[in-house]
Amino acid sequence: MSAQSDSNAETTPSEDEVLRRIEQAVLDHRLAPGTKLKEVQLANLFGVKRGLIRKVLTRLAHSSLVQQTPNRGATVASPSVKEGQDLFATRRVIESAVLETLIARVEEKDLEHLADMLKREQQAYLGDEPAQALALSVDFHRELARMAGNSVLETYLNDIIRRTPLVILAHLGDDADNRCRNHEHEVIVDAISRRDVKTAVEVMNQHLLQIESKIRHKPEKQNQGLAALLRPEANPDLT
Amino acid sequence: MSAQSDSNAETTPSEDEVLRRIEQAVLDHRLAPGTKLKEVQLANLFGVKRGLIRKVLTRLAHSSLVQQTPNRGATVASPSVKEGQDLFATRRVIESAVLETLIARVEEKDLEHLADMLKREQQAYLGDEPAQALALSVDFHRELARMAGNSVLETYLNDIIRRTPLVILAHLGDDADNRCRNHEHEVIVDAISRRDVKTAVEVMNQHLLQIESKIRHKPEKQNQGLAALLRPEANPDLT
DNA sequence: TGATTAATTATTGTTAACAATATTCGAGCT
DNA sequence: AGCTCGAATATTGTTAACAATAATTAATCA
Repeated sequence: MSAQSDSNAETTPSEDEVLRRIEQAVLDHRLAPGTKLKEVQLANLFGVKRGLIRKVLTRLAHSSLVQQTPNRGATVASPSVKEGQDLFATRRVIESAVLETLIARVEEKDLEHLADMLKREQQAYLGDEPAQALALSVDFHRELARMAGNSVLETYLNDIIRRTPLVILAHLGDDADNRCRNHEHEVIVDAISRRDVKTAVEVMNQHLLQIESKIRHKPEKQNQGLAALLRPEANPDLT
Repeated sequence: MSAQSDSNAETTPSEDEVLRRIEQAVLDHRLAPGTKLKEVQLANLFGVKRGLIRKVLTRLAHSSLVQQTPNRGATVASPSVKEGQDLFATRRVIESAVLETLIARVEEKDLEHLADMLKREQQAYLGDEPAQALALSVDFHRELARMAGNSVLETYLNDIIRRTPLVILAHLGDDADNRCRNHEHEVIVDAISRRDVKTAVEVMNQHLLQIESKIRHKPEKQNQGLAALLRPEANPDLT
């Protein structure tokens, strides 16, 4: 009955590994908001010591994916509608600033890189690989921030991006279409290549508002026990 | 020789207390950038267990005030000039967004509250209480964010404000005039009361650029041992 | 039954001892 | 001296046992 019983070795996962797996489980909403995350249970599940779980939970709490209450442990966070709105409002601010910064310094090879990303993203859509398409679509936003070259802006945007799926899921029963419209990304890149800040920002804000519009009512949908953590992830790559 | 030898009780400080005192020491640059922060030494200094110090250092690392390297401990952070510039650029973005948000929803009692804050700030300046004036001047910015009502923006601004003094100190040998010009705060409040976003943002950006202009060269100024932590703080309030 | 409280169990929080890793110091050498 | 290597020391990292707290159950009474 131990967690150690697979065909191949199955080395004990690192702290980052555990973090990633719990985070992914939350974002795939295999763990619903409000689910209690008990330390010993998680430790057994992953075959690691409780101390490590403890550190991971603290880190997750810091990125607002879990909520920690003194002496009462951790639960998957249930962001309020207000928090979701604040998050999106801030995202518009940050992404606008990213575009403005980027356009002021963008070079030819950056544009080529963006074009390349767009192409791969589109291929994933057309090739009917939604998981891959979603990942690439998120990467697009991250990449803009990276290219803009402001590390603080980049950190904040990454924080927001990390929190976004939970905010959407928490107010949407199911994960209806979290991904971006590829077309809008194209229009944004076009505006960037023309150094047209105004259009780029406008389209980006439209784009984000369109995503935000999915946040509506409350869920009251509860957990299903956290053995779901052991289920293979969306794309079961055990590389 | 123990740390427990004062006249009155001197209860063992809480985690937050220790955090606050180390942070304050960094910001008062009683601990210079680069200073090694050894766990046992700190634990003895504060009369707490090493585990608590460990948690505190991790928290400080998260707000970029200390740098942690695996197996090699923690040092007071030495932010680069680039990081300082990114921080200020982001701050302009955030504060502008705060003003825009705030002006869209500001009410009469908010304006009264701001007027009141301005008055107290001015009194501190005139009364020749620079420490108090600085604190109030920082509070002004925090308060604008709080009143704007976007918790994400508020969190980010607080993060930036927390990091700002170190960035300035690290590139300025000494802490020359970190505080804001009270006059500019007045102009900003005036613009807010007229719902004049454009002016408010312009003045704020000028205001921030003026502070940023103080960042210049590198320091290479090293620590003096961390017993400085035990020195009473700027304002020795032992309430 | 339903409410209240005590006893039991489960869970989180802390710590002291140990392990692993880095740093320092010095001997021996060229 | 300056260098290399290895032992000794110092420092950080982990863990198992314990303590403190919360949640659950059982017992009692109205």
